[in-house]
Amino acid sequence: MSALENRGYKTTAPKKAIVGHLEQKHETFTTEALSEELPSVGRATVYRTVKLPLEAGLVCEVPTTRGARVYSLARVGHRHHHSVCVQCGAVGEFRAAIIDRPLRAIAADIPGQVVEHRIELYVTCDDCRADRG
Amino acid sequence: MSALENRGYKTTAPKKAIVGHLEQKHETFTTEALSEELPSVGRATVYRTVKLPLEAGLVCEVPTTRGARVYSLARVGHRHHHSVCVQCGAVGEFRAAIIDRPLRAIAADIPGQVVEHRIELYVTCDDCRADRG
DNA sequence: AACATAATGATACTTTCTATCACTAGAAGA
DNA sequence: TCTTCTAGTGATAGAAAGTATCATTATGTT
Repeated sequence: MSALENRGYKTTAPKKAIVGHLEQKHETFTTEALSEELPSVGRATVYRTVKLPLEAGLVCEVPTTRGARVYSLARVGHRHHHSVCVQCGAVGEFRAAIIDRPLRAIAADIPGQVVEHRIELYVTCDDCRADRG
Repeated sequence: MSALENRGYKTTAPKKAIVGHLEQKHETFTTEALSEELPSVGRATVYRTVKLPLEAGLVCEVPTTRGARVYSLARVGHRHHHSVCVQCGAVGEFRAAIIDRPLRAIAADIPGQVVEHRIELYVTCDDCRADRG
């Protein structure tokens, strides 16, 4: 909340509820989920209010290929990526510290300032390979 | 079109129109734009049909933060990844050959057989940085 | 040529998000 | 503390993007 004060916004009960709730978050979230978790706050207000920490840089929006917008807290730490089975959709996690260095080299080469990255590995998982024989 | 033949699809006029039009494309595009550029083909058919080259790997979907889905041609021998501005959604392309070796090391470590990978870089593009001052 | 079936396209619907607007409630000054 | 100005709220209607339905049409095979 403190990061949003002195930005010209009024400190209201809905804003306190939303920002306070955000601070408990450890994963990505959608606005719809946020709204369901905060029944005391109107949907429209939730949709409006998540944009304040977004503009303040406390929260970032995760690009996706479908469905609702996904946000995540901007604080860095415990970075992991996902593998997705192209047949059954099973999701796994992995860490990829060794690509950090080559990634920095790439980041230096492209225009703009890289703020985040994501690696997705599409796999045929062991179960699905077994099913195929 | 030839890449889509022998996949069990019937060769129809709408499919020829859509795929033929795609082959002229040099940049990213949205389904809606495609539909407007092909008034002779119904909207529903365009939305359905773009998924065929997507599944065939001729076209890939670009993760974005807002608006309509964005596709781009996946030109053969031209593997590329995308950078997306987290503020304005502008999409850029980059190549990342140097990442292939560390990625193979990661692939060897995780269960399942890796069939594909994707790297997304989230950036603040130069325009948006300029806007902020 | 006829047939079985995949494909089409009009339309209705779903989902996700935004605009509107009457009303409420911060916060600054009297 | 009271008043006043205005930003904020939330119900609701609407927009935007995509999907499902289904009667009709076209393809490719027999």
